[in-house]
Amino acid sequence: MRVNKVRLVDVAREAGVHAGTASRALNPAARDEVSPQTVRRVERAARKLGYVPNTLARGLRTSRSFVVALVVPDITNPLFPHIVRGAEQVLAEFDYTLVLTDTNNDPKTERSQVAAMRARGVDGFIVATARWKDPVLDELAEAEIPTVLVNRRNDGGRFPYIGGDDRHGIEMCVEHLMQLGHRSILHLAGPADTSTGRERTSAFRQAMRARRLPTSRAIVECASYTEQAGAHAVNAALDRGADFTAIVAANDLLAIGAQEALAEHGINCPKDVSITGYNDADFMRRLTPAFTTVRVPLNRMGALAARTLLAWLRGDEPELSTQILLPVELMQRGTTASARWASRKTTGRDGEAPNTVA
Amino acid sequence: MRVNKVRLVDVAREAGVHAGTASRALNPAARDEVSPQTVRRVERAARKLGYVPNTLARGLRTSRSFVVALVVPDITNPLFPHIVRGAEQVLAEFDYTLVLTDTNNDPKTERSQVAAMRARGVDGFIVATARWKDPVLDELAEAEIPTVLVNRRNDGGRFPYIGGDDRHGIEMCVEHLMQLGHRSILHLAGPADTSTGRERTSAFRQAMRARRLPTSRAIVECASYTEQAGAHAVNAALDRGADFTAIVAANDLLAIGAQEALAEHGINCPKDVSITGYNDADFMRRLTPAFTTVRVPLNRMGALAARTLLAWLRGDEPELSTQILLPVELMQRGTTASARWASRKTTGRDGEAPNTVA
DNA sequence: TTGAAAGCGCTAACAC
DNA sequence: GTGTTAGCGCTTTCAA
Repeated sequence: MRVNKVRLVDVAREAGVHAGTASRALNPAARDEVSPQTVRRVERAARKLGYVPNTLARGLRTSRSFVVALVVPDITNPLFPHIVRGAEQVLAEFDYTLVLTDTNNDPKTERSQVAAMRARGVDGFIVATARWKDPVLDELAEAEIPTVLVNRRNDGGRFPYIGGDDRHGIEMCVEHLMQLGHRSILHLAGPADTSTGRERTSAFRQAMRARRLPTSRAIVECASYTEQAGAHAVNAALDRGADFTAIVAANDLLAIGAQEALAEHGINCPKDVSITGYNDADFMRRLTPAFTTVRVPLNRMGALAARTLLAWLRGDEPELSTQILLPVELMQRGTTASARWASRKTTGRDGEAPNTVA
Repeated sequence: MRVNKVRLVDVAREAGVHAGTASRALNPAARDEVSPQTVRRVERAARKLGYVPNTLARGLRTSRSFVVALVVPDITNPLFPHIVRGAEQVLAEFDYTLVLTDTNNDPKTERSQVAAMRARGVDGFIVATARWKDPVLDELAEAEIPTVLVNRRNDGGRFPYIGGDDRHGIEMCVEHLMQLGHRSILHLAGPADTSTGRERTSAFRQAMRARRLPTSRAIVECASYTEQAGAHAVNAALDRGADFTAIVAANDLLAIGAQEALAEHGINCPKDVSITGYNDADFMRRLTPAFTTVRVPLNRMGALAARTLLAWLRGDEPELSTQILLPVELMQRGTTASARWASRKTTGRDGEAPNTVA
């Protein structure tokens, strides 16, 4: 598409000035180098002709595109639309444009898409796909391209990162379950190649230890953040006769998968086993029973990531290791209930086997 | 960000040829104007220097940006991520970039964002925000900018449109409910400034008439596609003593809102009133009871919209009124059940008031 | 304060 | 086949 028929020269001619002058008159930063009446004449001419500046040409000249790329693993994962939206609103406010890249969870796609965005001359990246070891991020760091991480971070810590306070979130889950009387708590851990998986698992361990609760055999790693993985993990735990009255899942989908797998074994949630999720996806509160889960301020995370990047692009180089953890909130709902089974076992009232859910 | 340090001239120098030659060697469409060994030399040089073409500069020269803008009203509405994803996958496949604009349901934002995208020189638009009377679309048509409508269309019909077969979808709902014995069916209509609202309402009327079911006072318009609007509409219907045993909602959120409003009146779904939704958002099948709703192939709609636009950009001007309606599918689930109340009333077994739900 | 002129990196028409 | 040249629309020195 032809960007526009009317160019700056046309405006200049209409206003009876040189293109350079028109440019200055229209550029807020240079407007004061031009006489007020000239500014007015140029502005009138621009309006009259319906002038729209050609951002490409400007970008070519200034090597700034006013475009920011946002890389997500899967936009249909209910987590990301909120992040995208938060970011987009801030970017639009500052006249930046958002290009969205959905990598479909595929590192190859991610690499090629990031390369394509670089060729496009995007000014910076907001990356929500960080893996723990992430060569793509290493390249971005190498090339010194302004990049901000959101939701997940990578190992090196070479980029600013905006996330939720996972440690606190998980601790609240454990505390909540303990208050309800649970002692045997299973953790459905997220993938070890994501910071969220690692961080939440570590937080779980720490929270359990701090409360003198057992952690051995209390953690099952899930290969991905999907219902299938959650169901699979629970089945594996049951198969090996694991002993739990509650589950802390590393994310909502794992929690749902877990609940469904338990249901297939005739184990009711929350009557027999309590479950907590993580993220508070939109639909979690609508399920029956509604899920107890941790609300993460996704919109604010996206917005803050955008602000951080924008500040960087404006020249405020960030502290090498700005790591912002936004506060999270426990949403108490129907999937957690007091641990009848657990207390039964603890008091040893009867000779029942320790596997409370088999 | 400086797009790249190494330019085409650098590659050309390295390969010992002129920039123009290097350009041809690297351009698939012009490669055969160049001797094979030159092509090889240039390619090697490019690889050696890590050359990445500057898309901006190319775009400035060719007035094609290989960028497509996708305009959505609200990315957190579970409808749109699937459309976005379908479109993005196709666009990426053809080396196009997607810029996403979330208008926040605000026509003003939409207008300014579309203008910004135009200034950016996007090659075309995919618009998912169409209102029935839509000045922004009129401008796009006026400027002859390749634009494809998805999900909703506007009045004029000046653009290709990819949507679901709403008429058939609604008819399936009505038929399904009738099979279950329902005679008094209320329609929660979508906003009249959307084609989906109008189309589904018209389809509802037609389906009811064709079955000789009453349509007077059977339609309540909702101001927006939100739960609140759905609840409000149901309350209004109850207040005026409306007579229904089933509801056909114009979309899932309206259906949920309706169910919640009914529940507050002590009316159970599906025992007392059956409800159908529309779109089959991800979480609809998880609710308790799971919602009977119409599945729309959102991903395919997005993908097809992208393909249609791409074909246009490649020069295949579309038929002025390509209107593609993809087949939809009724997902029968727990929110619809046989009409006990309705039959009770029909048989007049007791003297109960005609308002079956009060 | 304004005009002139150069050039961002690339491609395409034209020449050789 | 390859080099030359002009120019996409804009910004920004440098002069005047």
